[in-house]
Amino acid sequence: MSEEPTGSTVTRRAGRPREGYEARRQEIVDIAARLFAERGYHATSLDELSAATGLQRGGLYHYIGSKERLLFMIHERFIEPLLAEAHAIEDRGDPPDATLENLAGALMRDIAEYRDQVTVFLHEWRTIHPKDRERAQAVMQARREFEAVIDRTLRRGVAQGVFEIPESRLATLGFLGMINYSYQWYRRDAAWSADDVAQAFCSFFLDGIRVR
Amino acid sequence: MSEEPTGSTVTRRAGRPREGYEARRQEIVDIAARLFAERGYHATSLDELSAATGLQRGGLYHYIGSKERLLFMIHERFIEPLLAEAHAIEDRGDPPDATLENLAGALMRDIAEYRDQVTVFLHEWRTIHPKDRERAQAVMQARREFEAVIDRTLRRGVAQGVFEIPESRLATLGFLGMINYSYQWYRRDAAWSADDVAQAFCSFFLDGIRVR
Amino acid sequence: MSEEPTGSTVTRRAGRPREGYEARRQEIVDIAARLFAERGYHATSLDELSAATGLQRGGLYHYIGSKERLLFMIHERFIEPLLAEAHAIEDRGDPPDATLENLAGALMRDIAEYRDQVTVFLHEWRTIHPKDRERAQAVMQARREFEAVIDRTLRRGVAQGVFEIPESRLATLGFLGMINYSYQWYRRDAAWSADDVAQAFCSFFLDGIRVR
Amino acid sequence: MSEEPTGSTVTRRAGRPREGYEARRQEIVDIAARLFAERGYHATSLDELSAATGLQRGGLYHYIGSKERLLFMIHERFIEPLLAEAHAIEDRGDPPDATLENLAGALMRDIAEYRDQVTVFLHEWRTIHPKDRERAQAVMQARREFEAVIDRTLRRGVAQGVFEIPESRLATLGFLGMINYSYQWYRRDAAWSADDVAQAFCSFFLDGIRVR
DNA sequence: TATGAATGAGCCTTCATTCAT
DNA sequence: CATGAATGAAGGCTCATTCAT
Repeated sequence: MSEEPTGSTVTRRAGRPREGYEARRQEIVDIAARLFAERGYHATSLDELSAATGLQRGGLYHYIGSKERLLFMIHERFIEPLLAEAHAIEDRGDPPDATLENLAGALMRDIAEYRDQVTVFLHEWRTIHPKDRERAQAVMQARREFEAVIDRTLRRGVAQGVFEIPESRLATLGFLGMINYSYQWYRRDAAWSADDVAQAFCSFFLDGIRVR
Repeated sequence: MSEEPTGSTVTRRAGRPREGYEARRQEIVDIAARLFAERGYHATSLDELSAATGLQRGGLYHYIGSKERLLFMIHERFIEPLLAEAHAIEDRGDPPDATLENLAGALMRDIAEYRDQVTVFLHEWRTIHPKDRERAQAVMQARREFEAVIDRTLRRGVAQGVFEIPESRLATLGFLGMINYSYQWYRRDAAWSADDVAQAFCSFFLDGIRVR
Repeated sequence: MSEEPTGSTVTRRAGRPREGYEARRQEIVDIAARLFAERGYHATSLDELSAATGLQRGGLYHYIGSKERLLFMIHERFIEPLLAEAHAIEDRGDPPDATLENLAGALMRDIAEYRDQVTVFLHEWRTIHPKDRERAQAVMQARREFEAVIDRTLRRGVAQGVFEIPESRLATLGFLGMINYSYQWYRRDAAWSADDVAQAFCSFFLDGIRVR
Repeated sequence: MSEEPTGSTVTRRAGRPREGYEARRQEIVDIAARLFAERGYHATSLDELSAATGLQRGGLYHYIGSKERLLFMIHERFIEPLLAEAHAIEDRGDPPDATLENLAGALMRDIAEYRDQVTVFLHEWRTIHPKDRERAQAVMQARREFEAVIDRTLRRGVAQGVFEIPESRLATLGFLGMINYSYQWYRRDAAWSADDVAQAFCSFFLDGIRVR
């Protein structure tokens, strides 16, 4: 319930401001993500967080500031690397179907790696309202940006005559939904790797829209 | 808990009879579903529920028994009609692709009609734990049963040489995910009806797995 | 729940240490005993307890854990010293009538000193049921143990030909009842000290059973 | 939980105002006494009473008026016959020790017969405060009157040279306590009848105070 | 008489957060 | 950095009681 934290008393001795601080913070954010994903944000108390991290209630506040700020930190954790990779893939200018396959892989790997964080995001982003709207907007913005990349790629495929899609917006929604919904069932110890899943899904979907 | 008492309608004496009780209960369950979907189960207080229903806190308990029982009632609301329709469709014995199209339509219409209830289910079913496990099992069972119908249909298609699927379980998950995820974005006032969406998704997906 | 944490007093860092915690808890338990004795356990709200202790409702829970645990703490308060003294008296091996006089004195002084606690015990021990049965058993066990000491002493007196008692169990019940019932009427500011009462009662009772 | 009440629909048909009413009321009061004795007044809800009597919440109120009025009815049930018998015994003018023996028998039989009611009285009489003080006073008055009878008898014995008592008030308290405390342990199915107990207690006590 | 839906106050408890140490 | 005692609002739920039927 409250084992002695890791650091030795020697290394702890004042001075350098955040040597291990940032790492510890990240670790706490990930633990919070796990608990929030398992039980929900509101159903997880700071006492449970305290027990899971080994820090006392008061000590936690040095790292998290407030419970709600944890939500932001959790969101940022998975959306930033995903967006970065999405833009890199798009910039490579591969053919549309290859680009989509790569995007599917990137998204699926992100979900697999940060499943807890994604779960929290999808279940709790409505929770933020109060006032920190600005910061919440950044997260929503990032989410929409990823969707836009998919959208552009699909339309590029149509323009190049590679895809044939009656309703491009629905294709985006279907494609994303197929993958995103995996946050509900994917397990790291499953028979398929994230890339296996992405490839299988792409083979269903791209064959369905590809011009023959 | 609420079966009709023994006496015939003749013996039934004073005290406004059950006439209306069941309707009122259903109405309350739907209001709860809306609030839970909007703000989350734990973030919705009984005070808010009381305000939304026009009943005092105490009066609510005539209908709900407990806050957690609301979760069950909400689940049952959308899963029972869906399952009934799914079995009816399967029993018709249409060709596999027609069956899948009909199942997609049924599921999509269910999500469109009971979007709040589905949202609550997908976000909160982990919440039930405590002891009503038995009743929770019934819900999980119903959910798995719907999945099994999809699964059987896909495999029937493969057996009949209509579909070509490397990994049948992944096809089920992709197909379901594509549609289920619509709980996150579908709006009743959207440009597409539930059937439009189901048809579009089927055209993507079935073309992708259909043997040519 | 409240054992001393591991570290030595040297390692113990900030946060006002346990120094005082135990004393405060005891004080709270005694205040609760007074209120419970005056108005009854169920009729005393935590608000009243909060007002009487000067702690806010939430703060109380640092010390009590739950309202029901207060019952245990109250019981332990008076039964442990009583039992300890009873065993010490018995071990002295005085003649049976002297032993009984000493036991009566010990019991009567305990009731006088912990009248509130005894009142709560006699009125509310049926209240504990739920699950903390184990702990409840310990209390019942202690109570029976005191009775057993009386019982043994009376039978020793009979065996030694000092007492003459037709029905030894009824003698125990009468002896104990006479003294125990004083929880209903004894006041610390009365004309008689606890020892006065014990002596008077013994003179009635022992003369009644003593062989002539 | 709610079996059909006893009366046939025929006898029930309007008219004669209280034919079975009073009997039913008494029955309800006794059931309430049992529940209050078992669990305490405050811990017993009207729902439990409703379940135990077979009447619905609303119907109960035709008989009881309010929960607190039940306390009065319970008290009156055992104190009135006791007091009547006590006065009858005193008026017979038997020798003091015979009178005491008879009083002990009357009290012990009353406790045995109305153990639940006595328990409720001893545990809950402080509960009545609010305003119905007048009616509560009547009960306290009756209780004191019984004590006074004992007191007078003991002093008569001393005056007649039959008893030798240093502190007459303590004798009364001891004598009464010995018997009254039996509400804590007496069971109707015990090896001893109420009269057995009364006789045994008198033999201890009267021998203790009798002049030799 | 009897019902049971409805009330609204009040109950025990938990919670996120603060702050002296 | 860290502790843990303390806060005070709010949470889910139960209660005695009323009243239209």
